[in-house]
Amino acid sequence: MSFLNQVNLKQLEAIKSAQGPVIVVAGPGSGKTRVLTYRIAHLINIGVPAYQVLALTFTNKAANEMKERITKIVGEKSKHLWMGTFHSIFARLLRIECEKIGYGRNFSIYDTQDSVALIKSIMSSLGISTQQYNPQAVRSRISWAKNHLVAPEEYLEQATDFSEEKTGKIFIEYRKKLKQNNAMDFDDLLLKPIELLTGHKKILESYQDRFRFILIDEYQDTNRAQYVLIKLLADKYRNICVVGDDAQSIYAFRGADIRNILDFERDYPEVKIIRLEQNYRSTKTILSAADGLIKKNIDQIPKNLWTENDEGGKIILLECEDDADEGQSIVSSIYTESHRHKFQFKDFAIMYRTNAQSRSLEDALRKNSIPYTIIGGVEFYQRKEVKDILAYLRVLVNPNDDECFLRIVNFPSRGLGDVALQNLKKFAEAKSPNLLCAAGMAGDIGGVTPRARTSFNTLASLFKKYLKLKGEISISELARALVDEIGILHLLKEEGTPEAMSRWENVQELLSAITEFTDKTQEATLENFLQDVALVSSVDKWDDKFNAVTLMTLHSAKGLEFPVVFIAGLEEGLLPFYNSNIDRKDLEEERRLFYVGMTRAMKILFLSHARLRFRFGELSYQTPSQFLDEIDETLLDKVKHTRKSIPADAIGMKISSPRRKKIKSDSSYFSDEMPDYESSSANELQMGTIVEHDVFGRGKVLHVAGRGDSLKAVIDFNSVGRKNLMLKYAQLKIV
DNA sequence: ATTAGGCGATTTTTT
DNA sequence: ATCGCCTAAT
Repeated sequence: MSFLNQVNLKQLEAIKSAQGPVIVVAGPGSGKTRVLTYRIAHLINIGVPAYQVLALTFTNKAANEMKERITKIVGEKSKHLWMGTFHSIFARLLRIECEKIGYGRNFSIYDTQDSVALIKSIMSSLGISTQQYNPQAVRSRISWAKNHLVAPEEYLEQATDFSEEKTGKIFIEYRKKLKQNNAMDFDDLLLKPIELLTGHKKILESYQDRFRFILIDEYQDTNRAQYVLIKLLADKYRNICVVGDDAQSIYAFRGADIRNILDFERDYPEVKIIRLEQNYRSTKTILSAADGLIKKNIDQIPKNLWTENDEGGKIILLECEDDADEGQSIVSSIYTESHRHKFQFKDFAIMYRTNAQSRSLEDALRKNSIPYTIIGGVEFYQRKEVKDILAYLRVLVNPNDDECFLRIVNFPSRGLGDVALQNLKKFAEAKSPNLLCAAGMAGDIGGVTPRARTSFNTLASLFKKYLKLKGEISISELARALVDEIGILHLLKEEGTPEAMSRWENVQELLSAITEFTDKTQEATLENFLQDVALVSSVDKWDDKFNAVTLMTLHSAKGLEFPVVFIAGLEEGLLPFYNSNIDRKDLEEERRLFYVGMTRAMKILFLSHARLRFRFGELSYQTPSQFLDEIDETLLDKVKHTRKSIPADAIGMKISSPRRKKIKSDSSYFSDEMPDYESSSANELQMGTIVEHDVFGRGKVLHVAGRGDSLKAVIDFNSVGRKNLMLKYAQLKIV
């Protein structure tokens, strides 16, 4: 067991305490992933069958990486290990068992957008104004209630004001509709297993016997429902190991509950507590600045973090004029550091509080031809055209899904409006199990125009045809045929605008994604594809092999590390974020969020703030974040940056003392002249060039045509074959 | 009855 | 960028 030589004593203890409950309090960079990986490998090595191990991680990406490492140590024995996020693991379990609680195995999974759409339609049928009551707010209240295991009736009973009462009524209807649509929202993926296990003793026992060893990563971010679920499963054998750090708890807004750590000690009094306090990631400077900051929080478990790493350089604070200037100054620093220390682009990460901040940063990176990737933001699978095509597929899988049906009933336009749909709904309520079925009986619906009648019938027979085809051809063929038949690509091409072309590309990309899934998945069913799509997180999709600067929110940064980290927008109102009064607890969560960001940095940490920034559509004056005052001054170097149109030396850079000389001597520190990085724009594409596409992977250029914005190339991709791409939209990298 | 097009408001963080 | 809401046109 040579791998056990590579850990310190505390880590070893955490790895080897196989029996009984264990809490590992793991500071940032303390080798927590290593502990989890080795712990599982150790379990398997001492003879525990892998199928008896259940490991819950925060992202699927982390799960896959850990699983790979485990397989390297123990080999094929790891095959039947269940490892993944709470949501994907329990979705998998529900696919097997959900019939026992009255759901069909083909149930749909609703994302937040789907839930809001359903809530909107419920509100309008209950005659509740969506102006007066924000459907998003209603959704988050309902979600809060579900995460805290409050049933709709109970919620309604406890309502203290008019608006809560309304929410309660919507909640009751919402639950009913979900069931009727054979659909579950994200919260249901945790609640329904609880319902299943508490209601069926035999099933509970079989899963308790199956999952004898349970591990949970990022335990500080689990909510009440997750806690109850795990308590049920672990109750018999009590071999449960949770790993977390209260200082990194940043998901209270979605129900993460600090009580889970405290109650753990109450529920398992025999618990063994192990602290991992040695940091292997960051420099002494970064660790000590972060540690000093987090000590301002009242709510915390005291820790004694330390590192044997180098002192490292000071933390650099870039003081900027506005958001564009902030971007420019970060880009300049990337340039300087990458030359000074031979960093690659992928060694840099830029983090921020809100997704909206990415725009000005992207502008600066693009202007200087620095390749970048964004984690999160407006996601591919959230794009309207993509969701529309997916909605067709979802109805094929689950014809009871009225919400999805409504999404596409008039897409592409079939001349069906509000009135026709009201009639259809009314008819369906009395005479049909779902809207699709009702559309097939259009002849019997009263008050509908002949045009609408025809449209309903055509749509119904389209689905009839593909429902039959579904069992006969592969899902990639099915999707392609369906997309052809509804003619969406054709329509977009005809439209011809840049927006339409980008939509056209997205539809193509979706088809390619389905093809790729078909090729590399053993059980390539539509059900499985849709489930994957519903449950991938933005971090899961991130390709860390790609040599590019990574942009992401501080929330997405959890669990990651980079040699150089920039945290942008350290301004009051933004970080800490507030729009109205925030209380101490909220402020402390913001502080933890900043702490998470700081502790992602291995070698160099940059912070930045701007004096002026566009917020909510107007230019506003920003004051530096109070958190900056909480960082030990001796660890900080302030660097003023001004508008790039003014040469830096003309106005005199103000740089606080000890580092001044060093920076001044480096004349290129604020240089606006960027070196010629290999441009990511495709102007120099020639036949035979090997390029890389975000989705299609590597390919060879066969032909180039057009000029300017309409420059196109035929590329033979290794994975998906020939594609004709508009270079303006296809982000190609020359390899 | 339905659709297209214009306009304004909206963005905290996410499975 | 997307959504809801308005108006004018069909």
